[in-house]
Amino acid sequence: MLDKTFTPKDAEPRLYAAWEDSGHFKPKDDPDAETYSIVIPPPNVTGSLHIGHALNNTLQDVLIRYHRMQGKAVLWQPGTDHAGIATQMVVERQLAAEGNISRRDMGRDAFVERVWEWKEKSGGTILNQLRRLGASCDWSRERFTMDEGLSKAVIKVFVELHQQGLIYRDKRLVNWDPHFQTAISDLEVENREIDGHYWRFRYPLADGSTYRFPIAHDEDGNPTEWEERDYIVVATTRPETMLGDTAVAVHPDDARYAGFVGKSVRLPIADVEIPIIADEHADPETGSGAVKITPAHDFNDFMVGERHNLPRVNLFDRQASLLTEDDGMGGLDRIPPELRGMDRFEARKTIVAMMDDLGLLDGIDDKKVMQPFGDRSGVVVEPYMTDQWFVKADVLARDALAAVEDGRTTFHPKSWEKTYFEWMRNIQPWCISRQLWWGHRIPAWYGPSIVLLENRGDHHLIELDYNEPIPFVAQTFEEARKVAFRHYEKTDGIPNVIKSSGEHIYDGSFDLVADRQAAMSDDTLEIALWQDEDVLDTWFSSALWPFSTLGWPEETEELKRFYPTSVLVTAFDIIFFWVARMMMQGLHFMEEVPFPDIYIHALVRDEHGAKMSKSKGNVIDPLELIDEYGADAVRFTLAALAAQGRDIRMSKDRVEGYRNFGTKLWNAARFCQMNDCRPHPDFDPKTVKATVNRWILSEAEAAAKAVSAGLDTYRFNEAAGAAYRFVWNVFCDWHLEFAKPLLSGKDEAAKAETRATTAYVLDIAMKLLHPFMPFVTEELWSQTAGEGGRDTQLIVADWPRLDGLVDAGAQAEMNWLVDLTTDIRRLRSESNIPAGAKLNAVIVGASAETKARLDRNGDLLKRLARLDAVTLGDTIPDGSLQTVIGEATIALPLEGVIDTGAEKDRLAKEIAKVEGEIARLDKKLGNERFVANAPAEVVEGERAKRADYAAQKDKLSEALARLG
RNA sequence: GGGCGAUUAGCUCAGCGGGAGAGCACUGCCUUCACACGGCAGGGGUCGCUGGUUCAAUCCCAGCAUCGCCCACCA
Repeated sequence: MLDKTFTPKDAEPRLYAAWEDSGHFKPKDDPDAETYSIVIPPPNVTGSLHIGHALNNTLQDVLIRYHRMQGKAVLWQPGTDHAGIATQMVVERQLAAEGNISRRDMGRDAFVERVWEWKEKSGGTILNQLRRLGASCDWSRERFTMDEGLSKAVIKVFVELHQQGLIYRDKRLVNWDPHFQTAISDLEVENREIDGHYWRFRYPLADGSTYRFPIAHDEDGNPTEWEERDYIVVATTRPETMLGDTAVAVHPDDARYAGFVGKSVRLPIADVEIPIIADEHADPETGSGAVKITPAHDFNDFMVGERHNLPRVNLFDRQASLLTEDDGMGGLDRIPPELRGMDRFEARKTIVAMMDDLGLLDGIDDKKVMQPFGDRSGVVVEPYMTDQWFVKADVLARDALAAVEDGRTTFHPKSWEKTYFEWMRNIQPWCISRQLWWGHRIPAWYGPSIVLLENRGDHHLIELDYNEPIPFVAQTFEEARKVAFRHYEKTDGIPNVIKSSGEHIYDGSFDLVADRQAAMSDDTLEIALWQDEDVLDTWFSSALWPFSTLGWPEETEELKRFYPTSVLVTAFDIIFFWVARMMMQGLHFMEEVPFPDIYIHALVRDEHGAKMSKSKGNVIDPLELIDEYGADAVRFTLAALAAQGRDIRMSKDRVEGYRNFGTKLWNAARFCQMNDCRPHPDFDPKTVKATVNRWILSEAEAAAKAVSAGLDTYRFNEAAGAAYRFVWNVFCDWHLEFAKPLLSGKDEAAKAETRATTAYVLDIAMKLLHPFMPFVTEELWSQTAGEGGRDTQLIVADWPRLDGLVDAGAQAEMNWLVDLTTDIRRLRSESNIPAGAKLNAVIVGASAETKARLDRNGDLLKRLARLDAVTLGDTIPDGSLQTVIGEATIALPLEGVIDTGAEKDRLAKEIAKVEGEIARLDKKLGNERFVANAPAEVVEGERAKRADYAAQKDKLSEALARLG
């Protein structure tokens, strides 16, 4: 005998272990089976399960379990992401907390080793938490983005893209995170509006000349007042960069400055002359119309600088403090000695004060400004000149764009395609190098460039220039060495060279060594080859996930079977980071989209609709919910709320409600058990005779089809809702009640049929719910087994594919009985008849069909509506409660018991309601254009409704009249 | 500045051209032999506002208002 309730805490670990032991998480071996695969969006190895993961993985598990039950070979590929910055951060913090030496003191190798240790020890947390949720991943295939195999894929992809000219190295402005001292991509920058200022500076004209500048205008914009100026006013939100200005730009059409283009201003403090140039970037409407140009510290200015060939003067070191050493870009000379080494924000204050002292501060305006922050570090990001590796994302985007345009891949809901298109069409070069230690080290080795100093005919005087190194990209050092050899051999003068600083002549022999300190020995010219210090953006490896996890570049069996995957399930916040990049890499390297469907689900938000985050402290912990209500309840809640295109606001009440639903199912099974409803191996649903049984089979078929349809179209909420309504509102509320008299009756044949049917339908209910509530259903499955036990665990049981069980006659009859029962109960309740009181019912004006139905279901009606007797009559007894079902009037004689006044009120209210409906329909049917234009069946339907209401009204009026 | 979405019962949300729905909360009755994590019955909404299309609009279109999100180089 089942307990009264299910105990998730005890059952979940046991059931999960049983599934895993049975091997059902692995794709089945049948080579003929249709395949179905999903790669998990790999959580950060540092992560712990938050509610967003819970939603994401619940939906995936629902799909996986659904398709597994359909007999497919199903692979849910799990794994984690190495999460460069995040992980490095965690370990560094740990080092600091333990009072250990810092990353830099440890050195690269020791630090990386330390991170691996951490990963082995603590990296599996989130995957274990997924197990608690019930995720049926194939854990034997667990992957990590820095696994040997995946790393091989990453390196191969980098090298091939480089060979194809799609990866290149460039010195340009990048988003620089001064905290982590690394470049980050555009996507990792979070723009936030803050209260800032515009500082207006006066840059004196270099030649000391003056001009009249309009300072007031009339309504038409014509100047009315002027002042004499010997300076140009520029504004900035970042005064600390002014020392790097290399021009002042004005608009070519700006009359106010027309005479100044080509002249110069003297840049204060730095004390250098910089030109006034004409460029459309300057907006005459904004500020003074003149704008300072700082090519090394501003993205716009960088472009202006390119157009006008302006020098790029960098001011900052890697921590965004003013330079203390010469970087070869001329910035140091512009920085007064007392400012060198000063932090950027300190420098800002100091420079403003200095300008003020010089009488060159024109004013300060308060203004809201958008400021870029590093999404991980939270510090202000600086545009910074560095050498970095970039992907030509625009080229790769073409195919990825086309694949969605032509429908090879479809977003669900489709509206996200617009977002995808928008970004893909405006895609920028992707900066993929990171100045970190934890990640895939870039497979590029540098050698010095050769500077030919002198051609001496049979030999040359050269110099090795280590400041302008040449990158050699290859999968291994040995490969890079070969490439480098070819390069240097081709370079004029490598054979027969003279070392620049010496007089030794080398006779064509040189060697390449992996040592940056390499130089020359007496008989061999040694050229150093050293590997790039940087690692790749974490998303570079994530982009390969759908094929790298399946073994690529090896042509594995899994790759053949499971690529392309069936669907990607993810939240919209990583469409750009991840989805778009998987599309690009998948198409480029596999020449096939990584997935035909992309299901974008909502973000789980807090009660105010804000994104949940640790820093806001508004996080709902799914593990706590699981502890309290069980995994099934949490899963069902998430699925039921996963309507397309909306945010989900989690509430505990909801979880509790669905926990109760699990209990309801549990007790229905308990009832079946108590009544010997056991699955019968020979049961054929097509042969059942009792109306009740034919009816519940009809309903079961409809429910199974609704659940399947919902899951086939990623409408998880509809699928969950259909299952919920079927189990609670149909099977429990009505079928079990209908079945009770049969189960306790004397007709053994009917009893046996009802037992078998009820058990059969309970099995269907468990199957339909299994993808959503795997634990409680699996537990019940094992505990409700018939004589022969179960052939399989529920996890691999056949998904219900019911057909041909719909019986319209049975449905009509049982719906009639439901209506009749409900109506009588309502009469009782509204007239305050004690629940225990048994009444008689007299049916007046019954048709032959109604009589037959009463004949068949009279006992059932008596039980459900708590009646003593149901009889047919010609007249309505005095003092009856009355209601109308179809053509018949139901009377509950209560002479002397009922409150006539109250009953009159009740009837009058009901009549008014019916009259309202009739009036509405009359208006509609009286409209000629409705009758003429609406489809015939709609018009017919409305007419029929009106007739029903009219008949009902007549009977109710009659009843009222009889009360006097 | 551009784009997307939301506005439906007290709360959280479904529905989306032809009679307004769910969960929770609320009211009344019921410890009826599966279930009080329950049963039965009920109350509660002019579906943000204004126009338009249509025989018919909560649903389609336009505008407005409010809220939210994403993207963007305005100094």
